[in-house]
Amino acid sequence: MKKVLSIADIARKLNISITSVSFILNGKAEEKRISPELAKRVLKLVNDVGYVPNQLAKSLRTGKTNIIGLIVEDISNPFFANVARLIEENANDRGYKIFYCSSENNTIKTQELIKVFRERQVDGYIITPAAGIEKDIVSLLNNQAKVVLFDRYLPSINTSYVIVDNMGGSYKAMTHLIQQGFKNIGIVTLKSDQTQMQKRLEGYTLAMEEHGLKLCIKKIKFHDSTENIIDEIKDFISKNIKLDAIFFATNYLGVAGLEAIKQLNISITSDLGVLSFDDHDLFRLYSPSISVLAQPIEEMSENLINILLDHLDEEKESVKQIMLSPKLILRESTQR
Amino acid sequence: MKKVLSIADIARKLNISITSVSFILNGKAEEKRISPELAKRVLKLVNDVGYVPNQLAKSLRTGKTNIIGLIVEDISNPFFANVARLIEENANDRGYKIFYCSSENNTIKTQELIKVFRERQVDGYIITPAAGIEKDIVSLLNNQAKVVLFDRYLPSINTSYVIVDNMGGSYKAMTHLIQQGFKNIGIVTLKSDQTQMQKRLEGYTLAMEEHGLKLCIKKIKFHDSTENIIDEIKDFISKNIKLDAIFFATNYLGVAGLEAIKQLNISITSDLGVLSFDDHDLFRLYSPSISVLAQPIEEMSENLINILLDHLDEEKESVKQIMLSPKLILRESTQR
DNA sequence: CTGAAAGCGCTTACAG
DNA sequence: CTGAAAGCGCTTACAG
Repeated sequence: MKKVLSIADIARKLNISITSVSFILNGKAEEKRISPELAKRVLKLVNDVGYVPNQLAKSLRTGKTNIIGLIVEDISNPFFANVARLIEENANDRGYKIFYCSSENNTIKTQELIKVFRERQVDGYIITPAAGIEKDIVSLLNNQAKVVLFDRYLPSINTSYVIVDNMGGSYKAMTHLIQQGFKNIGIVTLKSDQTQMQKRLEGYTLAMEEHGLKLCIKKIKFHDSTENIIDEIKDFISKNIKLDAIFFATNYLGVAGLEAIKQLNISITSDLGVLSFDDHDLFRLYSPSISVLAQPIEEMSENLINILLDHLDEEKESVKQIMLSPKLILRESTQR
Repeated sequence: MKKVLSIADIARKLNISITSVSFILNGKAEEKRISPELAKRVLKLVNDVGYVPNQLAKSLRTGKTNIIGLIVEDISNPFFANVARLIEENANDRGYKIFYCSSENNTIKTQELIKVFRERQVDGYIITPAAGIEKDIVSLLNNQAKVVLFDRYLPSINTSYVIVDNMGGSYKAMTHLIQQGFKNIGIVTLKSDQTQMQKRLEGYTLAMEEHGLKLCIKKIKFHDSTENIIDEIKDFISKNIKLDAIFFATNYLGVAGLEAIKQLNISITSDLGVLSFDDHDLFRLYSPSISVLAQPIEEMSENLINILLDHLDEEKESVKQIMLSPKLILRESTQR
């Protein structure tokens, strides 16, 4: 087993002090007035023997890991996968690595992940909070941890977050459907008290009530299997034969919804208008193409990283709460 | 700023030694014959003050981080996102966390990521190797690092890997197309010397030549924009008017292909059969639904984790190379 | 049954 | 210009 070299080994080989090696490796040679010749010799040896600094030791000593803990609901969901990818890119550019896990929107799992992140001494946290996680977030904040929430927030806690205007977006989308002449518009959403789902429902409700239209709401259990979701949606459509349009409150409900509609042999647009929250390859390419409320993924990711890094830089406790506008993309599925 | 408590603080508060606290925290109270009363008192205090062990210090001391470094090509690609999700789940169940990044199939970026992982002292590596990364993988292996490759491998290096039978799968898919009566079958693939793309092309070529059919090959530049890929495919289809079927060699080429076909107003199946490598929501739900060669994602993930953990356990250098069969899922797009 | 002490690989204040 | 030494928070061999 080839022994891994340490700074001490390098110093010994060159008969100089550990201090000098450390200074040189950290680019402080000039500042510390180490002779350029020595610096060159050290760097050459380091390169030749393939010395790799031990970041654990470094972090233990400096108290900084340059790691950001990212907890998303589900990395296999394209929305979160895309956000994660962009956060990773942005973070890398600024010298941070992402440590990152799926919470499955499960409280216990989120608690465990937060604990793991704390143990690993991450510098900051970006979290899509599961329900019931307030206590743990408060505990983080009490320990001066830097936290930014996204996708949804916790109304009882004054934290930084980046969300979209779920209510305004849904309202705008419903208004569009109504203007297109749809009257019996249903919403398929999740049984969830989380802010993002609540606000989407509120936007729907507000628009419908303003136009004196009847609400038609289907709530799907959160962790249901794809098969069950499809069955539930089929059931919902079958039992509400007057429905002329459906708003799906999140991407995978929309995907399941298209499958349900296909199985029922219903024709989108002529029989049923369709609009979904979140964009997706499927919605763009489906025939007919599906109108969506797309989340501004780039903007979200940039804001998340910027806010978190600002928090890491500053001592003062400034809270930044950003609400971005989702973009209504009109396609064939809502054209009457 | 609330000070973070250490084991020493806990010991001091209870007027006992650091050693005892450490033993108790690590569940060695009984083994070390520490009185249950003391153990209970320690655990209670730890719980009350919210002590969190510093994993950095622990890892530095023990030489074990319980972190696996995972380098995928692109986490926003559903194939990799799904594999990553499953690897994460499996790893978590077995006490490991995943540290994980996208390489964009870029050699330099992969090298940097490997370096970062080394610095962080990850226990093992799961990597989709970019081209030209041989030297770095060899260097890892020389340092006794535990490495498993996936999706593609490096023929010149004897490492463990998990791949699918790209050649056999493509051959089977082509044979199916030919049996359905398609004769002028084109393949849209990437300009790439990597094993996975080469083998898919070989499977296509072999099947076509065995049946005396003419090859029709389009290679797309690897990092091209979606728009360009669509244009290239449109161009390819337009210039080869005799084409009666297309095989897309990877998921995002298939997605772009559907878009190209849609823009050209060509009818899938009647004008053109379509089959793609990798499954995707879009392929399942598209009208007509698209036949695919699906990769066995669960099996891959399980094998990856199992092999890596085996390597971590054992001293001896056993290399495990697994080739799984992709599954041909026949849908409407290839039915004549 | 319990504790003092060395050491993992770094950084950096201090001394010369 | 350079070096010896303390200390980050742990684990564990050794001693009693």
